[in-house]
Amino acid sequence: MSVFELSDQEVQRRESLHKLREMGIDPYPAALYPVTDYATGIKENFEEGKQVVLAGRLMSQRVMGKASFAEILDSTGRIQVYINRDEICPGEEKSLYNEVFKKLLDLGDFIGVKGTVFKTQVGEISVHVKEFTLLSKSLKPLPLPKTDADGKVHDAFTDPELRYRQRYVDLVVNAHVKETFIKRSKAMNSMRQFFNEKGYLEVETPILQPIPGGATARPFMTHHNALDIPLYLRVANELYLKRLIVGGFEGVYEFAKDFRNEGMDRTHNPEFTVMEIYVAYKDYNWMMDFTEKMIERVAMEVCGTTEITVGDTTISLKAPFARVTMREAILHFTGFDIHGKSEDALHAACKSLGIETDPTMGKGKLIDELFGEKCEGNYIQPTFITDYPIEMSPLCKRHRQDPELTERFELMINGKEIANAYSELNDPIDQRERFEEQMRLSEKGDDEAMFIDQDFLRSLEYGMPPTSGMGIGIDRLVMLLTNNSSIQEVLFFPQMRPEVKGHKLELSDNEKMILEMVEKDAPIELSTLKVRAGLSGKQWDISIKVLTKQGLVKVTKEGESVSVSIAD
RNA sequence: GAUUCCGUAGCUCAGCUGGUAGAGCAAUACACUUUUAAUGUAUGGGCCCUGGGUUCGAAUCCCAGCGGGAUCACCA
Repeated sequence: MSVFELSDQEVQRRESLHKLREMGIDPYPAALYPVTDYATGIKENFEEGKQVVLAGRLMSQRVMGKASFAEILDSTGRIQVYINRDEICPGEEKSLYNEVFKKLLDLGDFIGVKGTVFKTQVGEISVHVKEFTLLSKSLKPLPLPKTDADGKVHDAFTDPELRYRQRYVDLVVNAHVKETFIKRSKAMNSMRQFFNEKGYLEVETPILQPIPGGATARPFMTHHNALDIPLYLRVANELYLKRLIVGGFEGVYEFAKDFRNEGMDRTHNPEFTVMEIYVAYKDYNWMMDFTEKMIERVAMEVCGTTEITVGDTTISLKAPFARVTMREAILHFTGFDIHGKSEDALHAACKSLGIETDPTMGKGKLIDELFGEKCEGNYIQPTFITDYPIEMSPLCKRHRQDPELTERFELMINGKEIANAYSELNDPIDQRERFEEQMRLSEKGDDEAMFIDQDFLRSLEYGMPPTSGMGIGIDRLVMLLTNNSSIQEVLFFPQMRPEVKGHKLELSDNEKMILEMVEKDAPIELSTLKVRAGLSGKQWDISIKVLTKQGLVKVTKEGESVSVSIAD
């Protein structure tokens, strides 16, 4: 479909629009509409005869001569309305019903309705309309899924491409999609409340950063014209939140959009949402308690239960969660004990377990591979994996009992990482050394190692209290809570390849050539023209179709002879 | 990036071993004053994703491309 061409139904809707204007009805009125009630509210608190005013989209129309039923969809759901011709049009003039309601309104139009609540003979709560107003005309037909008596949905709007590209349509037509996003908002509000009750402060930190720190990922790069410097979209906000702890806040959190210039799939979108929280004078043990309580509460408030269903499995989000050290986890699933092992020994272990390695991998990366390949997917029920090797955690405090390890945990649910937390490294000298170690790794070829943020180090030198920080992937948490297996389903507007624009309207060379021949010798025998054009069957076919379609030439048949002429 | 499936009416989908496209819903017209996947009758609506090839003839077969899904790989 070209952008320039309108479908049959679109043309008809535009004609209806004109007719409405001719009748003196403004299809896009400016005045507010005094809504008093909503579909769901009316149905939940049925009151026979109650006066109501509501507004929404017209989603179905069942016209039965002088009376009609229709359905209106508002932000809360659908409700049926009943319209009677002689009540809408008490006098001789019946055009408001016969013309406007029956013909000029289309499915998808916004209308407002005043009337009284009643129950039909079949017992459906409906609104008996005394007055209706067109609030906004819809010029494109919506897809119209229907649900039958058995609750089966027909003609569902399911094509993922269309659903993601035109989310507005998806939301109108698929009630469960709306539900997912309401849950998403509830989950974030629930967390916000949990933090605010404890006196922590919601903050905002820069998205445009001169040094993309706090995580190792490829950043999106941009440029600031006035300063003439490169800037990066943040890959994390960790280093800024810690600066705020240095500044004296005791607890800060941010719901942050982060950006990573990497692949896209069902669990990765280039922009995604992370909640990070930092609390002074706490450690990672405290943070585990805090995290499990938070998750339990969010589940209760969003789903009304801590037993959630993900695919075929049931997951219990009731605190407390299991706690397993990384060493135990790897030992359990591979029989290999990483404790005190050299880099060579780890390489050998990976190899014997069928994990590919390369020489740029240090100890941290190798252990990460072992865990990622052999363990991670097994933790379906929520489990804190603790005590990560120091090489893979450059911002995390050294473990109080083992200098090879860090005080870090990741929360695994359904085999995937949901949250990540540390006792934050606040020793500025140690931190500098860790950054330098990262630089060495990066020189070795690991292009994900971090830049050194000198200003962050300076802030630590002023002194940061012992602090624990935690980050949680909001998109993935919402996927869990709403039983969705792809991130696109929990983002309103997931990243998509740009849509290709409509077909060109200019004629091709072949079409121009044929047109010239017709202009010269019209009317001309079709078979003669075909031979003269000298095109392959397919090219001929396409060209003549385009020409007739665009109304440039006309094919007329008289008995046996078919001739082509210029259309008038 | 690899493998694989898909792209046909506004929507959901048929279309066989090649012979100028079908259904339901939606639309248009008429009938119908409590229906609910309303109903009945009639009608209109298609660059069959794009480009090339094979063929007398391609929605159908072949090649290339574009877009999307799924699985895998990559990605803290």
